[in-house]
Amino acid sequence: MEKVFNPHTIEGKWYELWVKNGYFTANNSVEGEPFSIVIPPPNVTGMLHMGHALNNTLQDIITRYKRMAGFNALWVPGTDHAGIATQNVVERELAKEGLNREMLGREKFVDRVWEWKEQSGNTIIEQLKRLGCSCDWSRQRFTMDAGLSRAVREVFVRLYNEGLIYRDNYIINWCPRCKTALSDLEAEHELTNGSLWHIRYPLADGSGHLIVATTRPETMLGDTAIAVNPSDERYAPYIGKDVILPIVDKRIPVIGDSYVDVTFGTGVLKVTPAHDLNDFEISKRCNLDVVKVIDDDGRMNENAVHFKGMDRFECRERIVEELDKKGLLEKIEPYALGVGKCYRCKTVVEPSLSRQWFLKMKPLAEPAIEAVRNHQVRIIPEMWEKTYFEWMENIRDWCISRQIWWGHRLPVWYCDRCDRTYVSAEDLSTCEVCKGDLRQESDVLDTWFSSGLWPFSTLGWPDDTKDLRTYYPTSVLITAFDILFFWVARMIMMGIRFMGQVPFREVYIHALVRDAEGKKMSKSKGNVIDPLLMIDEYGTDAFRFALAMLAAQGRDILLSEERVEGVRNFVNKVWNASKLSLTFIDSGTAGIESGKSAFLPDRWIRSRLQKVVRELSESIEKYRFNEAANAVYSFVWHEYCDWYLEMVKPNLYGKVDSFDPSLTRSVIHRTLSDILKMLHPLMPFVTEEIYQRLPVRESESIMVAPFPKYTEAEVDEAAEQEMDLVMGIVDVVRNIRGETGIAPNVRVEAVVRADGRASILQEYGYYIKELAKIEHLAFMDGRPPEQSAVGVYKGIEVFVPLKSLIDVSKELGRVAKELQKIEEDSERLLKKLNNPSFREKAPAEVIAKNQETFDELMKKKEKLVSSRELLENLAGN
RNA sequence: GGGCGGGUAGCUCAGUGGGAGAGCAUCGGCCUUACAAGCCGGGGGUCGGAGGUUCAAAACCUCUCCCGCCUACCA
Repeated sequence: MEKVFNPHTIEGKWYELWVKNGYFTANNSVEGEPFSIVIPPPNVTGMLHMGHALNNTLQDIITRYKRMAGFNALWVPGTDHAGIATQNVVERELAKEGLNREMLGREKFVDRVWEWKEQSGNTIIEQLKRLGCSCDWSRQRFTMDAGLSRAVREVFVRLYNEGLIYRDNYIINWCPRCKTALSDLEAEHELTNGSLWHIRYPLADGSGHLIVATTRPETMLGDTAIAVNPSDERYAPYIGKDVILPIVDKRIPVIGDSYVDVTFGTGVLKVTPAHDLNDFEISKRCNLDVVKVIDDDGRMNENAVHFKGMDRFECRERIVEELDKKGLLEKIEPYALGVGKCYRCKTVVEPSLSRQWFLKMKPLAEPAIEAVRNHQVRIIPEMWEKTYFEWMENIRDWCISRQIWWGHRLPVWYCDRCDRTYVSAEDLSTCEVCKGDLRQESDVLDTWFSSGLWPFSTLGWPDDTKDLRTYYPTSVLITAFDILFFWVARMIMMGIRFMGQVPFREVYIHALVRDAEGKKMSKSKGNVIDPLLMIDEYGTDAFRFALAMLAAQGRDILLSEERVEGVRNFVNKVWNASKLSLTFIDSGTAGIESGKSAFLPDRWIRSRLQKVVRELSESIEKYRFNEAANAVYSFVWHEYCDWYLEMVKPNLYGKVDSFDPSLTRSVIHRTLSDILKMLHPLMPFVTEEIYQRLPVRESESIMVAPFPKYTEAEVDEAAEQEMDLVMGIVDVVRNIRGETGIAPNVRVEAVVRADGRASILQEYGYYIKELAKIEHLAFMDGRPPEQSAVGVYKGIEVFVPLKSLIDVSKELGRVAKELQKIEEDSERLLKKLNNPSFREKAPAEVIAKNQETFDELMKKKEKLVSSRELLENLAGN
């Protein structure tokens, strides 16, 4: 085996083997409790970023763990067609060729997108494979597959027939660049510094003017009224009068509406029904005209008088200029407002009246709220429940139609001859009534409409399939919070509506990955860490393990390259520890389990392993990935490597023959195998590589080996306590050596006074000597040797005769420092113990524990004081 | 406007009522044949601030100061 582990030579090899042997493929008729996850489908346009890497690493950890633990595990992979995003990508490609989609026409354009999808759409899938994801690729889905498209139509038709889908004129967010409507969620509000322009609207009777405050002066061209609050004494008398709309030079009424906030601006509101949601609501209440002034491309239209054809933002400036010139601009105030931007292209969206398709959400939301409230769906961490409720309780109808070409075309047909509308899961061509030709709705559905069906559409719905019966509801959904509303909430609603059951039992919401400074990673900031570069540089195992270690609940993950490097070192440690372990084992050492080793380190490591197995399993089950990773990290490095492997060497190298080495070899065999299996979900590749080198294995691949189970019979509290003493004594000697500057290659003398607890230390004296570099280890009960440094562990004293080995003043300093610490600690404890209310009210075991600690400190102090006297004499001589 | 999260060692973070922890960084000593991507040892924190509850608070309550996020139909 190489001295340094090289991940790149092995990763591809094992992944291929796993696929070839079908380990990822779930069998829906096999025994075992089902465990299923559906992947949050990445966009087909996607390139693996840190968010994907974390998300999929966590899913893979839990899937591999469950699979090894005996579950019938299924992880369904797939991709999302990502309507607007994908269309934009292909349009950019066309632009390079001097083309645009209109030039191609709808059909050819869609063909072109499919072509693109076939060529490039698999990039992210290949990247997931490099991450080691154990997805069932035989069940890979795409939101525009025939099957999933059928599910989309079925859902649309049913919702329409139930009256939940309707078509209406309403204010929606319009992206002038993507030229489509967006849902409320797709408009991201960003606090922006703007202005509040105060504009004079002259009264038609010439008796003065009213001042209106607005952040979007260009929309005034579409004003059809101005409104005041009827309870506002300042303005109530004006209600019913007319004002002259400046520039347009048109009479519009002053109306009263209680919506107007008397405290905002001037208390006078301009009403632009076509470009503002509230104004539109007012217009319906008051029966006002609706005048659109901004076109679908963000330019002013024919209603904008001489501004026709001008860009909306330029128009804003020109209008302000013109108003100013006419003396109608009262003042300009700086004002910060939330500006909506398209989540795909960041263009400022225009609220605009438009005829769109909507889905009524309230009836869907109610059972979905209930499901979370009564924990049919458990959201973890729980704090996200509040956010979920907050949004769901105030949910508004969802604009589901998009004016793009790439996506699921609405299954709606119109007869232009007799003006009928048909909604059907099957394609239609002829009007049943007038036999005229039918025209299919040109709009497509919001991408999130199809992803909302993902947990059951991927399993075969609307057919009643074995997969659905076996794996639905899925066990858990693992995702980041940024798509809680976009996706998670909608899946819960749709799952309950169409399956009659929640889509998943648990939702684990993990953090966002940020850079080392805590900033959101983005291309424009240039702080993006490319996961594939991390994999290239440090290996997949190190990268995955690092993500897991950082994945604490409820906090963002700040990833730095150094962190991954540190874990790379751990992977190498595992590699080297395995290399050594493998030299101790052979095909004969596997089966010897009946003869329980009496060798303390053997008993100890097996006992410790049980506890770590339990901790690891519990942590993964609770999605505490950082705790899982940390537990196994410190066990492997600091217990197995630092103590256990060091301690078995003398025995196995034949330096002492007090214990049967074949039993120890057997323990190493089992323990190494268990460690590999424990690590496998976290670092799949290196563990497989080493597993394959075991002389005897339980299975062809570690992937399908049984996960270690907590075994009570191997728990050995006595061994843990005895080992604790041995390690404690070694630590004391090492500490004296380190602190007093004894060179590592110098062997020292040591004397232990253990007050009757010497036997275990005597028994393992040879090992203590090896670990602490002691030449002679003596045990005594009487007077301590003179001229010695002393250390105490749990009341056992260790003397290291100084002779000429050490610097006396240094040692005095060390003792003084330790005494001071004892002084501080014991003082605090004493105060507590002497407190009558503490003695009265604290639980007995807490009092006992404190007392015990105090007694120990006192003992230690006594010993150090005598040691100090000794040293002082020595210094005096 | 409403809501949420965070402020613990130089850095990144664990730690939800009883002796302040980890990784990295740092300092000192070691090429001890599994591993220098390593080994051994050390230093370093009045747990954002104030008050309160309690025998006991980093943790619970109140207030307060910073930082971040989500959400919203105040033009």
